[in-house]
Amino acid sequence: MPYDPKSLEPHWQAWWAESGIFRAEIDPSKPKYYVLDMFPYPSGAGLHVGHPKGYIATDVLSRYKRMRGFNVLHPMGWDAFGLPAEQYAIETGTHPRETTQNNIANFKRQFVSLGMDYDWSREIDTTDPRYVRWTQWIFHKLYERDLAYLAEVPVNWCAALGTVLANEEVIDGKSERGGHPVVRVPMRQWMLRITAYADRLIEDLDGVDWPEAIKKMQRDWVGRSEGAHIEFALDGADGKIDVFTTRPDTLFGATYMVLAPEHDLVTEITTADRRAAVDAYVEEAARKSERSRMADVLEKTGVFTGAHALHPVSGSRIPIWIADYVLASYGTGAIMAVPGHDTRDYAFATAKNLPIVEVVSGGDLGREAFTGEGVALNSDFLDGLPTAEAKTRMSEWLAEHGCGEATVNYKLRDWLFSRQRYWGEPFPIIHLPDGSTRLIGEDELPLLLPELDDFRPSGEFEPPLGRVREWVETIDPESKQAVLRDTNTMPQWAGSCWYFLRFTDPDNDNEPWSQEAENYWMPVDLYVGGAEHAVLHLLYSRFWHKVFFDLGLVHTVEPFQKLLNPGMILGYSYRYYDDNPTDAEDAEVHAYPASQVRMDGEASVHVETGAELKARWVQTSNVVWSEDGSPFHPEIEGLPLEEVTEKMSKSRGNVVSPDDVIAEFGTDAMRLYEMFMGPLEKGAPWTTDSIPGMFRFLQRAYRLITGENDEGEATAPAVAGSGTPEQQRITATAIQGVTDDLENTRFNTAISKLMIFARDVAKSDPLPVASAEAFVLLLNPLAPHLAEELWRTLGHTNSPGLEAWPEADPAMLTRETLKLAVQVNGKRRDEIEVASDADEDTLRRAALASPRVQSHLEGREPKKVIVVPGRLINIVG
RNA sequence: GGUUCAGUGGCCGAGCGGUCUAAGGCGCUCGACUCAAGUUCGAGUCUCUUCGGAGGCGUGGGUUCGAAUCCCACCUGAACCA
Repeated sequence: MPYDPKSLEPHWQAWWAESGIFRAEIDPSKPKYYVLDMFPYPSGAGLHVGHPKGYIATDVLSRYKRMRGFNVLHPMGWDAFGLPAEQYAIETGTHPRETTQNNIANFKRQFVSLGMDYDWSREIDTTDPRYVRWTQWIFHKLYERDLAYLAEVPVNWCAALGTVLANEEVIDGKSERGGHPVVRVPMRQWMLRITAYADRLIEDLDGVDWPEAIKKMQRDWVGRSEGAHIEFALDGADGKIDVFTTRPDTLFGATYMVLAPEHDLVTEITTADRRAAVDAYVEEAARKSERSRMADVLEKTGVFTGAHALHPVSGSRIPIWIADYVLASYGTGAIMAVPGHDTRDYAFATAKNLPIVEVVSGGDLGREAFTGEGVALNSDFLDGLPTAEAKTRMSEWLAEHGCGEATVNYKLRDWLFSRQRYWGEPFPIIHLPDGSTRLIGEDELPLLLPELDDFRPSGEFEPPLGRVREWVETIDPESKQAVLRDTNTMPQWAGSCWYFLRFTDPDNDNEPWSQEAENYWMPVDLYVGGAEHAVLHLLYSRFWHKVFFDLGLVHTVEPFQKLLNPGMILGYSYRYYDDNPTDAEDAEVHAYPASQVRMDGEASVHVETGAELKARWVQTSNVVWSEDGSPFHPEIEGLPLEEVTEKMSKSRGNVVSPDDVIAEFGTDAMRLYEMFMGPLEKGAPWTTDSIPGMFRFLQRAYRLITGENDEGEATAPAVAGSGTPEQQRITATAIQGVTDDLENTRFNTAISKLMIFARDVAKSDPLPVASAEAFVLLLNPLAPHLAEELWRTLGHTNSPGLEAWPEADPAMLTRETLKLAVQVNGKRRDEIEVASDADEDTLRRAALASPRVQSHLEGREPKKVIVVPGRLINIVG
């Protein structure tokens, strides 16, 4: 029978499920290895070909580690709360639970068809009441430790999604999901005090094996900066303005102050004649997002409040402005502006004609702000001090005079933790008539969502839960008074903040996880997932994990020891443009190729007419190819398409489903191809062209081991013994190479080495059993279905995945004689064969004896002979 | 604008100071099997050459007995941040 993955793969997938060989149990006699994939949100679209890359990588490694004697935990689950199912519910009335369950079933089917060795007995669904219960229990702990609190804060309100978003979820003034506009409004919200862990979130990164880029992003996000608080008294009024600066040494350069438009003092200090201008400005600023406010460096806007502050040292009057480049939520929401030594202040001062004073030497203030270090000048008692000393001296002075002190500030702000949505964990909280809040009893957990027919938000700023009066209105069992439940739900991040711990003990109904399980399995040894989670999920879950550590619930300070980010697999998409940007139905539409389009800011316009155009994509499968291989539109004749590589998505029409690839070539070929594309961390566009090569290799492997010819007749089965010395050498080299590559997650070169083995091992002599067995074991992590099949062919009755990883015979890795290159003046001229232990003098004489060397020396005496043992001999003459 | 990477045969990618005469795959060429196809099998495949060699790894310099590999500059691209 020829190699037929279609029949062979489902058979072994079923056997894996039945035999339970991937079930993980605590076994103190073995070292453990916990490999984890970032669990997916089960979307309606299913997996595309880009998703499995990381999953395949962990699958290969978990199978490998198991063969190396580790007790492997490799679980999978579902991050199943989330917006898309709820959006779908709003549109169709289908309950999110139903959508979610269907999607999970589809995802699971796809994972099984990919041949994953997950321990499905540990499957987790974050929406499962048995899981929600413990997510809420964790909120209890956070609340008890004063790490969860309600606060009136300016939030990112997204009207289209009907919810507020965390800062991390807002990109360029738009929602990360869907790209909807976001505005800032003050609202009463649940906050988590992640800032209390700011220093530890930075420091503990040192002990963890993560890509430097991710560590850096986390450090930058926390944004620790050392500086000073300085208090400025108001002129002619009570009260003071508190500012934070990293450059207290430049205090004498402060020529004006700026408050954020949302700052509490704004209304109070604004003088009557400035009131109208200030109010108008405040209103305008509310419409802009933080990111755009910070990014608009060139357009510094702001207005004068009419009020003045007093310089803490000199006592001079300083005008107070408001401007949106100062953010209410960063620092104190107010700054002392030092235009001489801060780029943004310089731009603002220039625009508003405010004085610029030089207080640090070294720059040219006529041209630009000088932000570097230097020597203080025009600074009273600081004059002549270098920057570092001036900072310290000023901080001391401020402390002595009671108007400031050295302090540390963070960019990180507390985590906005409530959403005005239905499909999330309800807060286990009741609101008492006196306005206070209290946790519901632990015995009342889980607090489940009420059933709903209509999932729409209940109006502006009102969550859908607010409509379910019989759920919201309840009786406090303690005081017997009428109380209200909280109508917010937790964000999707809640479930993913601790799922890696639940995997260690998923069926525990007495506690979130047992100490025994946590002690044995944690930390995660290898965590694999996309770099896009660098500051969101990874920061949040580290924070929770540290809280668990403080509660004595976990024994390590960090949850994820090693992190790998697989590069994204992209898709080729094909686009053109048309002149109907508003999608008007009755418009007469003209189509244009990319060559007639130019970018005007964010918009695409026609090169000549300047008319606004909109990009349109053609489904990759519908693209028509010309003879020279260029893409054209299927219907509009002669319209060339532009090829772009982008993330795979429905809207781009460039999605490739693993289901289709598997149907055509089988899972093993697909797995091999994804691992062969290049280094795991590197992204690359998906091309189907190379998969037949993988299929060919698998066929070759199949024929090699079964001894079948093309007709499926067994003609050359493996022979007993370990074969010729050459075959032993080929086998040992393969074992050595593949092992080394897998240890370093170099799957592409490991596959290459297997190919070399399959090509060479039985070239001139029949395949020996020892080589055949070693090869099947090496193949097992990468192409497990075929390996199972071939292992049985070799007469075994169990799984190769349960066998010990083969060892290379060290004697076979060294040779008795070596071929050394002989160079003359650095150019390779000849090759000599010598004993591998020959001494330098022998090598030198052998090299000089070569006639080819002599002819290249043309009678000259060698000036120098360089002998590199085991490598070459270079004769300089 | 900043930070961090990276540029290798027609293409994807190995290589990270010396057996480089650039792994492996794709593609292409030629053979085999076949009535024919080919998710088949085998061989070949950087360029020039007076067949001795010579030149090639983004471009130009440098270090070295020796550079795809190290250093400098430039050019180009990518990712993340602003």
